[in-house]
Amino acid sequence: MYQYEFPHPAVTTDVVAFSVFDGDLRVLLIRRNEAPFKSDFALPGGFVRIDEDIQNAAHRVLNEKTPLEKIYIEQLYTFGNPERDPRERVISVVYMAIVPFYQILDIKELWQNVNHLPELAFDHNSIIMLAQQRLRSKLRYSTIAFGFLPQTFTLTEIQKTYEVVLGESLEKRNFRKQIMARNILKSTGEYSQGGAHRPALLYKLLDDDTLQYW
Amino acid sequence: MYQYEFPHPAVTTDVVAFSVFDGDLRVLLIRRNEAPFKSDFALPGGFVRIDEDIQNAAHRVLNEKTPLEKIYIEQLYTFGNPERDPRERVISVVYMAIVPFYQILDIKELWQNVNHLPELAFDHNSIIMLAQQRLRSKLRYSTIAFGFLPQTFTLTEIQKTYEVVLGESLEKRNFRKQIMARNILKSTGEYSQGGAHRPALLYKLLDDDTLQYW
DNA sequence: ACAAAAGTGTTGCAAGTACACCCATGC
DNA sequence: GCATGGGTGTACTTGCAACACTTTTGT
Repeated sequence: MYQYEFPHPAVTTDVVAFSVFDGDLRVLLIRRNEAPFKSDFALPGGFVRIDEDIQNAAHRVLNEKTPLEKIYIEQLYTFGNPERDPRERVISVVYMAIVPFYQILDIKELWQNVNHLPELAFDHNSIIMLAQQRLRSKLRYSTIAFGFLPQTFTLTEIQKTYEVVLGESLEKRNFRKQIMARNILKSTGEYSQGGAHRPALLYKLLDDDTLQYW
Repeated sequence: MYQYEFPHPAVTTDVVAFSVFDGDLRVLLIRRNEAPFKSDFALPGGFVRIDEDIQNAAHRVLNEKTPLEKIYIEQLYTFGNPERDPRERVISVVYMAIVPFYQILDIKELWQNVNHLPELAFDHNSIIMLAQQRLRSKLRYSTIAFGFLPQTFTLTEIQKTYEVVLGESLEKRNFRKQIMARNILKSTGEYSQGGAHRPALLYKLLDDDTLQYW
């Protein structure tokens, strides 16, 4: 055992939890009630316990802020600049989470538009920028965007999600062709209800496992 | 200060150092001289010091094994499964390094072909597989492959490097068209010397900063 | 002169982009 | 019947894939 030969850094996890609702890409922030950066907004985070898997820690930390059942979570990057926390050396393993909008009930006000964030505590602004880049680039080749949607959805809902995340509008016909060509969707045979106009076919992911949940 | 409220995990860094020479993609391994996994091969690694940037730690650890001046290094992933080290909880921030072949002098025997590795200590086999995937996918959109080459090189040398990393042969004309279309090279006007046949034009990267060195 | 690597152009195909119209429903 | 979003087909352009021959040098 070499556990006490020299001091170890603290290991924390911070979570960049994204969701798409009300027409914006949003991120979950909490308000700090301690120094440093007291009363500033920050990413939810916490210590990784000594026998806890890091990803489980990220999931736990997120659940402490808001009860979320099915969310996709993946590791983003590890930040360890010795100056990033003025108190002591903190190494933070940051995760990115994708939260379906229908799970956001009580605490909508904590979800802020990614494109209009205030100054956040620590290096959290740059962390979120990195996460946003990663999210955007994963849209092309992964099914990560479906993590924002319920289990069944219309093609227009997917397109809107892509548009909000990418920050640009997409051609309807080309988008549909591309998404269908990927062979990841199947029709449910059902139609959307309650819309003011023509109902849309509802689709779902071909494999339930296409998205990993934790 | 919350430094001693509870035990912190140990934080280490391991480095997957790649190089391309003698026709293979190779990785730097060391032989462990302590339990566990005594006398097995393993990735070079070591503790992150309490005031040391993680990336600097990775660079230092690598230099302890073999003196390397200009290498490209980037963070790969952080492994923190509580069972991965039988002694105590260890969280390892793993980096990937790209080492030019001309810097490998004395210790060639420690660089092993990635495609014929023995059983390594800890989870190091799977770490290297992940690094190899990342390296391959970065060939498309980055200049990372030039980290294997000297400052000037021929088009055939680049192509050979790509082929070795990807594990497949590439069409000469298409490769050249694509690499030139990326506008990242400029001719030096010089020609390769000493080849048994027609000399080839030497190129270099347009921006010296296209590759970040540390 | 010949062996070996350097170097170059064109054609076919697939994927992406741009664009215009009909359909089903609620009001 | 009209406004609104759902849904489809086609032409153009661009990038990728496949393929054969000429050039320059050392021996």
